Amino acid sequence: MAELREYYETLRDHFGLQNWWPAESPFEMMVGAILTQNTAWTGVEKAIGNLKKHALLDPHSIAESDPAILATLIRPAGYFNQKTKRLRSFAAWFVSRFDGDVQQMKTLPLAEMRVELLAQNGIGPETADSILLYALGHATFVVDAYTYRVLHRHGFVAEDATYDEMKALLEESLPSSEPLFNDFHAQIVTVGKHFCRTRPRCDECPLKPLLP
DNA sequence: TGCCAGGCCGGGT
DNA sequence: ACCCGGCATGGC
Repeated sequence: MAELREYYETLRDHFGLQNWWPAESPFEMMVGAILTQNTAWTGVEKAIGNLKKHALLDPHSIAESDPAILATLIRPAGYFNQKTKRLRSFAAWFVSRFDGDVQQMKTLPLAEMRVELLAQNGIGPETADSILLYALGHATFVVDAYTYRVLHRHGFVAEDATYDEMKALLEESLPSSEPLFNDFHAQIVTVGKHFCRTRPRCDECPLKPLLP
């Protein structure tokens, strides 16, 4: 079986460096991480656009926003009632705990920050790790549905693999490098969107030569 | 037209 | 400690 490093290099050579996350600011990244939960990214883009258009894309504005208005704006991202509550509580926590300042968040060690993030309602393992990696620049690997499909498809993990199991495999198989974890996860999402969805198109996948 | 998308929570076993 | 239903819009 090929090494994970080969998979990464094959993907990077095929798609080029991805330079994620697609956001103009760390706070926009964190909002996007919540909005994209089990939802297509196209809807998230519309929701983010609506927030920008109404000058709501900052922690204080969201924390103090009218829930009914916020819900209307993020409607294209689905689950808008849940996500309205999650965005408002997250923004309020971000303001009260870190004064709405990402630089203050960065002063906490990775492990402590992860525990605090997971304690927030609506922040699970993937959202927490996404924020740690893409908003705060910590070397932590993000596992998602695409990661599972790719790893399982290529025989790296069993069908019942857990989040923590896949995260540990990746972090133990690769040098602990923030730029590497950043781009590798981005590459997995890119290849996943094109070739490794629920209905896969493995014939045209650039990873095909590495199939077991 | 039904199936699916870059999860997470809360209640039940 | 797992398992499962619920959450919702929009694209194909």
